[in-house]
Amino acid sequence: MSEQGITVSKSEDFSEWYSQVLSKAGLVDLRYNVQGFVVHKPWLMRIIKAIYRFFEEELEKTGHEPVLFPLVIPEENFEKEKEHVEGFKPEVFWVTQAGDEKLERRLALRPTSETAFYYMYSYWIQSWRDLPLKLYQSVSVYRNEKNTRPLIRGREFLWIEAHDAFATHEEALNQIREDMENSRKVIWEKLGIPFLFLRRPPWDKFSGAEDTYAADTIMPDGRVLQISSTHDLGQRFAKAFNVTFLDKDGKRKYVWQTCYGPGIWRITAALIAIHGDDKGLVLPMNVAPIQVVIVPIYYKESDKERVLEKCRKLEAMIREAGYRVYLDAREEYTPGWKFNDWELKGVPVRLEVGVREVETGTVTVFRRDLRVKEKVADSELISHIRKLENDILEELKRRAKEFFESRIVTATRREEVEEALRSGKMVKMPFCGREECADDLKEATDGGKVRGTEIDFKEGDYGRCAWCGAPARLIVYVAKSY
RNA sequence: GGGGCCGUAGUCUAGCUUGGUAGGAUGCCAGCCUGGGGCGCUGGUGGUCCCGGGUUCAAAUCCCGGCGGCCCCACCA
Repeated sequence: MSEQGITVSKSEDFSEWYSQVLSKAGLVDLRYNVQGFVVHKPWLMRIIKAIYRFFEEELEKTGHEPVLFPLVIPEENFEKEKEHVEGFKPEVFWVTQAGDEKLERRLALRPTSETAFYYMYSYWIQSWRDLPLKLYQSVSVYRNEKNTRPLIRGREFLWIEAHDAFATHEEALNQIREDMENSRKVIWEKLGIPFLFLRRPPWDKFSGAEDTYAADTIMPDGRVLQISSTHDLGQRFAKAFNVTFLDKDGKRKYVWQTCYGPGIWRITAALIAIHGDDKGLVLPMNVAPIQVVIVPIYYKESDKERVLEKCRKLEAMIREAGYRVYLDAREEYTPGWKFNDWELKGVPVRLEVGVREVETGTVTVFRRDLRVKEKVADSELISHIRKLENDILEELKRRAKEFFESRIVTATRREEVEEALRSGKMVKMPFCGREECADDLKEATDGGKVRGTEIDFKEGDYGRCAWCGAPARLIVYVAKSY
């Protein structure tokens, strides 16, 4: 039998739970016949658009402007930065033919757009007066991934990429702080997704970057997910693309660049995974496509009109107050069916209105996050909803933070590291800093990866490496990842 | 790239071993009945059994090839 609801528990079988929520809550349709390419349904797109809007607002507040660059990048651009090509080449899709004609030079579908942006930056940047240049685009990118998972690893996925150019390295480094703050404001404050902002080890940098910083969150199965990244590109691309300016001192200089990429797909995946429960999605008000749903309940035809009349009044009042409200007056479904369905879809607030409510001048208000009902007087409904807007987000943040913190443990010995990784934890530990040690750890623990150090971390003497016992120079976080 | 599993109405699936009229549930449509936690009844609708070839009187079923999907390993800024 094809169940309409979620049939597994999130804590027991996260992978299956996640697949079921995506399909059953009407977020995606995975029947499209190309692996790794996902059909995004309206419920998902509305959530994604809300998340995009938050990031775009923050970016524009800090001086970024929107642009749209071409999807295709000629091979000659792509080849200019050696390390960049080597890193991305294995997963680039190429356009090689148009109609029956073979193209003289093949075109890459952007896997990321440095080589499109910076080609133009060499034209646009001439003077110190042109700096800083801060542009972003909200687009999909293309990578031929082998193991795909909807919203987590795709061959086509949605993100924002902000490409900034500065006169000095110092300004570029400040930009990385600003990017981190941007992530904090949106990912944590608005969406309630906790994360660590880490500086990646040298062997795990973006291809072509001097340094990579990234936000890692922890999924319910304990694996970490990189949800945004910021790269200090130094002057490497500036040199490859000849992006120079005449400074105040009359000297021609290369610009310093950064690139910030909040992974909208993955942030959405984290939102679904972290806040969801065994009944389905749980959405904060600020991204919910429908914030308040009204379900009318009547037994007799004679009660129908007075119940519906009250529902319509409430609907108008709530809409007037600025909320996205939907009166579910469909007659082909029972109230019980609707309760389950809207919970599956994660609508934060449900109002139940029947004869009882009509006669007492009240509304039964159901909170999706706590799954509790309470009676509220009609006259206090709007202020109650306003309060819930904040309360629900705070509750989601509280739970998410509690989970996140419970998943990070410290270790100083090899056995502790092994045990922690086995039980799905992220490990904070002293580390020697050697790539060979990280490789050995990864192999021995079936995938435990050194994710990096905290951004303000200073190297020093931290005793012995928890893995190999050599003198430790760093404190790092280690976890299995997606 | 290596290994494994699997393709039957929108969905989940029976049938395949042992070749012989494709069956059920759910969904969808119509009508009734209902409604405070996924109601019930009646009727109807919906199939290139992934594609191509082979064997056979006869193929969803057996054989070969292809395509597609899923899982594990490797890879993964």
